[in-house]
Amino acid sequence: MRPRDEGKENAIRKKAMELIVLTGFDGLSMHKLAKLAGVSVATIYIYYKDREDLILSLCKEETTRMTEATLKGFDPSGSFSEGLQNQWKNRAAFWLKNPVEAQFLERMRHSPYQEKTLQFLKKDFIAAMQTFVANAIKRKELVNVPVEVFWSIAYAPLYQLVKYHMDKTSLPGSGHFSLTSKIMNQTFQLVLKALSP
Amino acid sequence: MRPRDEGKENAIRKKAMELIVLTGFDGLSMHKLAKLAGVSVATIYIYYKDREDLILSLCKEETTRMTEATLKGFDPSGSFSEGLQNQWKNRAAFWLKNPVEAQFLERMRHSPYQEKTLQFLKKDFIAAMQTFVANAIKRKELVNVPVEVFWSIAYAPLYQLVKYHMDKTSLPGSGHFSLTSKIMNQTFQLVLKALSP
DNA sequence: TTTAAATAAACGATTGTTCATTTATCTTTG
DNA sequence: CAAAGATAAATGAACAATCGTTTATTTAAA
Repeated sequence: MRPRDEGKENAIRKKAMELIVLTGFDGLSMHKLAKLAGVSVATIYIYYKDREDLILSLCKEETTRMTEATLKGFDPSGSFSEGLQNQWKNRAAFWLKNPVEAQFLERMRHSPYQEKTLQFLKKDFIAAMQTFVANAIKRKELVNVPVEVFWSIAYAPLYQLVKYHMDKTSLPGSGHFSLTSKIMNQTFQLVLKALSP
Repeated sequence: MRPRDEGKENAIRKKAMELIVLTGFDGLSMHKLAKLAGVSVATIYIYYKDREDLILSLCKEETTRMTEATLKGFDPSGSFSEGLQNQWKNRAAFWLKNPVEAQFLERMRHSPYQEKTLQFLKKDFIAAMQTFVANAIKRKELVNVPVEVFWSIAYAPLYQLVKYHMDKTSLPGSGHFSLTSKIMNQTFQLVLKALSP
């Protein structure tokens, strides 16, 4: 039997994410994708049931890659400040190394698929994060607030900074914003101040 | 001459935003929109040059409404904590009163149109915000950081909280999150702590 | 009567998906 | 070791449906 050409599947996935990032879900048509990936339209349907299956499959794999990168060197039972800084560095590094994949995930988070994106988070990732927060509160290294309040302060500023970095113009009036490690550390210290009891 | 039926234009705008929020830009087709708004397809082209013109026109008007609501009772030369709290309350109130319009703007901010959304910010709004920040730094009520760092800490957490509020499930494991004024104040105090010198 | 709003119908292009056919590799046979 | 057969990958062509947009015509108010 003829084996699958992994190069074709990779091309499909790569070009699909590029299309979504560049032109939105609007711009992802199966014919355009096939042409860009250098395959026949029908080939895509060997690998994926339909258009939605393709999109969700991309989301699942990239979410896994993202969360695995996030947990690199992360110790949920370690100190809060070290753990949070580790998270920031890992997430920022993943973004800057994989801009297309990361932007694709952001598009998913702000699309009608948003609900379905959460289900791809692995249980061990969720467990690690819950342990991390619970430990930090118990040790009084972190203010005791609802988990949504914690997440919104702990990570939203980082995501916004990265978004500014990726955009051509971050804010009206200012030019291009470049996210240096100095600026990231500066922001991190402020966030740490907010979250410390 | 026959006058324009404002009811038709309003229906078109309202249903267009609903379609985009509910089904994404993918789901906004001119035929579907016409049927939903109860008009002929060609009628839409009396009011808008093409599909993109419609979308950008919606963005322009809603951005204006949003920023005007944001500036209600806001004094750029007033104290930093009062001004920021005023901003938070105004933005949150606008979101909760206009969920469809606000979600539409969020969709725009995370779409390929993202670049174009900034150009709709009125100059007086930008000026007011710049004055506000400059004053606060001069009076040593606000840490002296790049404007992107300020924005990411000052507003991103609020936007994330509101997003949690609108979503059916905010975080894996927890149920529905409801943004109460108590939780908003709690978060605001932490943000204020981060931004105070 | 004049004028622009509003419409139904139609345009070619593109949409997501399927199907009959060909191609390339592995296995079996001689 | 080579030829034939088996099997799924890969394809080009085609499908009806829908896409954004235009045109010729009708409608309603000034």
